Amino acid sequence: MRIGQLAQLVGVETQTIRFYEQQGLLPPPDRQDNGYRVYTEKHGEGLAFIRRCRILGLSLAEIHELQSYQDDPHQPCTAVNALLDDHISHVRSQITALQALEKQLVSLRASCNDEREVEACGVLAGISEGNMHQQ
Amino acid sequence: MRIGQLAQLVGVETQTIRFYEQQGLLPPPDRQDNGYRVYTEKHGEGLAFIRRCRILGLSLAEIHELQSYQDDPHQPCTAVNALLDDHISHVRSQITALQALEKQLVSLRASCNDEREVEACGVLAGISEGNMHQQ
DNA sequence: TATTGACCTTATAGTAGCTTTATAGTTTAA
DNA sequence: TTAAACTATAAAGCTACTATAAGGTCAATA
Ligand SMILES: [Zn+2]
Ligand SMILES: [Zn+2]
Ligand SMILES: [Zn+2]
Ligand SMILES: [Zn+2]
Repeated sequence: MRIGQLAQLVGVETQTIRFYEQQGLLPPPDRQDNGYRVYTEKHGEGLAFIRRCRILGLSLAEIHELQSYQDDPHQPCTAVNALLDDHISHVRSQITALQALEKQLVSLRASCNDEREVEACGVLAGISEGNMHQQ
Repeated sequence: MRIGQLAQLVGVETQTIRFYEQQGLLPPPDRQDNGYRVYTEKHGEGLAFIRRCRILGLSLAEIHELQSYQDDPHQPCTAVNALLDDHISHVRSQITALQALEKQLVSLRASCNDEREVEACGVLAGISEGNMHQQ
């Protein structure tokens, strides 16, 4: 299997596959005489794992960490679960921050209608005056 | 006022100020004979405006756009309000995406307790099996 | 006077996770 | 045979800074 086929199979670009290899997330495949990469099913599974982790918002560093746990299958999985817990709390704090931000933006937006000149724009005035409650 | 004083006044690093100048967000100040930048109150206001925009999550491009509106104060402020509306809906879609993600992560986490080996970890299995409902 | 320390200058590289571009070699189909 | 489609490497671009390097300037101190 060449890189293009693998890319199509998993739904990524070929450059992304080379990038993961370069980052040490995907083991370097064998090469043909012409230098073309040759992939196995294992690579496909590894790549799909990476992609699913990315969809879950895990960073490449976190994925790398998960992989290191997989290499040691008889350890307790405490660290895996902890990694996920950390990630969940990270996502939650992002949500909280964005919700606070939304509230601020909405109240800023409410301070203007569409009938004014820029000079008198409530939005611009609101930003310039700086009476912002920064969390 | 030199760059260090301005930085302390507004609460940013000196490099950030030079960066904004380089990006065209802050007008180039006059220089002393020795090359040191000399800032006025106007610069302080401009810099504070940029920082408040950043706190609101606006990108440098969006800030640049706002500045261009400010340069033309007798236009209607429709574009300003529209920019904010766009930004709000952007923030909202981020929140929605993160909430969906959180749900997914929590259910993944629930598929494991801390008493297993990595081999049998419900989290890793859940990712590997790939039965993920992508949004 | 010499030298320390705090400040300023520019230029360059690093961060995350790719994507894009440039340049070139290889395979395959018409 | 030639062109399309594929592969390779290396390097730059993206965002919004942050950090580092190597050096010039200035005031105060020893
Ligand atoms: Zn995380
Ligand atoms: Zn307005
Ligand atoms: Zn925006
Ligand atoms: Zn587990």
